[in-house]
Amino acid sequence: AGSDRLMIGDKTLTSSIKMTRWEEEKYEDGVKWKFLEHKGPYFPPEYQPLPDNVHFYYDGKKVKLSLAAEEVALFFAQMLDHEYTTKKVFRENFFKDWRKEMTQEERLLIKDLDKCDFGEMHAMHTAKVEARRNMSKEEKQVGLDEYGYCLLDHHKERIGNFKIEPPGLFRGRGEHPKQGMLKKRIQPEDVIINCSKESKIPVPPAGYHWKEVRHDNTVTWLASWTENIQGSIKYIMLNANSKLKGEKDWEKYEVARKLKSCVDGIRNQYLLDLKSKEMGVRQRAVALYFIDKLALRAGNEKEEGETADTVGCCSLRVEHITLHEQLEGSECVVEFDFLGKDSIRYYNKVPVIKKVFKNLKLFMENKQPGDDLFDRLSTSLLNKHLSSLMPGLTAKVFRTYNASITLQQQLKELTNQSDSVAEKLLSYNRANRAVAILCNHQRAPPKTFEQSMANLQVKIDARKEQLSLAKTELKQAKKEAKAKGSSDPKLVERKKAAVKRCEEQLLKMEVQATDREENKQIALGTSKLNYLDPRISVAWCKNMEVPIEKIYNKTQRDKFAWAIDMTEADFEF
DNA sequence: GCAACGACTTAGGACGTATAAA
DNA sequence: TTTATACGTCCTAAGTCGTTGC
Repeated sequence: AGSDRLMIGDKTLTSSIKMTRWEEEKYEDGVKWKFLEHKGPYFPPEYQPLPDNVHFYYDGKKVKLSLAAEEVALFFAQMLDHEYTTKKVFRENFFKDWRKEMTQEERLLIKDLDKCDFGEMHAMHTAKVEARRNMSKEEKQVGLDEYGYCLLDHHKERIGNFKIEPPGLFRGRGEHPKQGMLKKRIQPEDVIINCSKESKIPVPPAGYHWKEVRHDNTVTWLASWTENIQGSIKYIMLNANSKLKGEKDWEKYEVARKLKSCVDGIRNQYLLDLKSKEMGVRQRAVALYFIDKLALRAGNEKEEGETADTVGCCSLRVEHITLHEQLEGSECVVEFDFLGKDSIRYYNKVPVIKKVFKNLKLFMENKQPGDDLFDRLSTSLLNKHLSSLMPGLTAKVFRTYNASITLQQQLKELTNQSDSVAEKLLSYNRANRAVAILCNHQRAPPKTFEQSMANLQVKIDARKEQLSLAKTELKQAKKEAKAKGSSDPKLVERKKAAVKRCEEQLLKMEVQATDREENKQIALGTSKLNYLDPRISVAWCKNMEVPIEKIYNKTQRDKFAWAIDMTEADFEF
């Protein structure tokens, strides 16, 4: 890798992660940095009151709202295009929180959301979006130069999220009980700053103070605040291309590789545990079987009513599985149907071994649909067990391990040295896709999907026709050349080339169509970014003579710089 | 022993921009 | 050059898992 240097003041700094940085000093245990300096977070602009020509109406009458109530009303007006503003829970939560921001007088007047007319406010917002669209790229990336970077142990590092989250209405995923609630504006008084004692301390916006300035080098965040919807802490942290994140990523994959070396033993163990006298041990074994075979998430318990009703392995309920002694020609089939992280549906019919099937029947005996399937098991119990089998082993390591090993196997199976680059890339995508399916990484099919597939098919048909025409012309040219010698000696050559070009283009389009169809509801990005050891991909590129740019874009190459730097063609996960 | 907390990774969608096709 | 589609970035919610504090 070429050296990438930056001048800050009179100091030369090495930017982002480079191999040289991986050989630098080791810190004491738990220490993440020795020097950290930054400017503090960027705050979104304050609320600007409505212009005089924009009004809010209640029950047909013009009403001038107080500033606080007006700001919240505008949040709702901005979202009017979205379907969720019609949802009961959303509207009720919003209205309740909105009324909290109103004056006594307003509360007395405004009692029914259905009588509110946000039309002018909505139109104003639409115009603002349009105006913003016309701004230049530079105008839009407000604050990046000033707030987007920090200095960490002599390296200038990009900050991942340097902006304080703006206020608005909370929209969780799925059927979230808190959707529509007011997400409050964060003030400097809410924000804790973390930096070096000896660094320049960030200056709060004029007239404000920080909640606290601390100097904790055992954590990686630069600033934090508590969010009012769930009461959880939000952080300002470094970009994925930073040394801190890169090292952690590398560690993650090293743990997964360690699992590779002992996974056989662990599998034998949980297969034995299926027969244990202790119910808790059996449940643990079945859960582990699912986590290993199906790449399920651990499934921590969640506070009821605080979040959407979603589950992972340990929190599965009886209602989420159906047992079939026989199904579609297989025996002992478990049918899974539940909502996982982000309320993404997991639906799968899986043949399992007899012992697992028997145990599941046992676990479900005398239970209601809403009861826990694994009533003697929790994620902390499971992880305690796992860490006793291998240091650093937790449930999520199985996901990483199975994802990466699957990619490696699939690449080996699907690609040939002699394939064209396009074919190799299709194979890579297919291997990637196998992982995404395993991990259940879904996406909503693109809105224009059906149309765009049809368009592509039309083009393919047209090209086919063109090809047959080109072939006819070639034949004709050959015939003529034979019959009367050649008036144009190059004609046959040219026609040949035309046929070849046509065939290539057709192949390319057909490959594209296949790829797109197979990818309709599958998101490849998540596994690529979080589960696949990048060294597998780098080594594959080297072996297959595929440029790394074909599989990783600039951001991804930055994030995986460590892998690109260190990986040889013979790397094995 | 366990609930709550804190820090961190993982996640899909919205939106904006680049690129290819027409 | 215009338009459709693909690609890339940003955003922040929603998980995991170790630690803390009672």
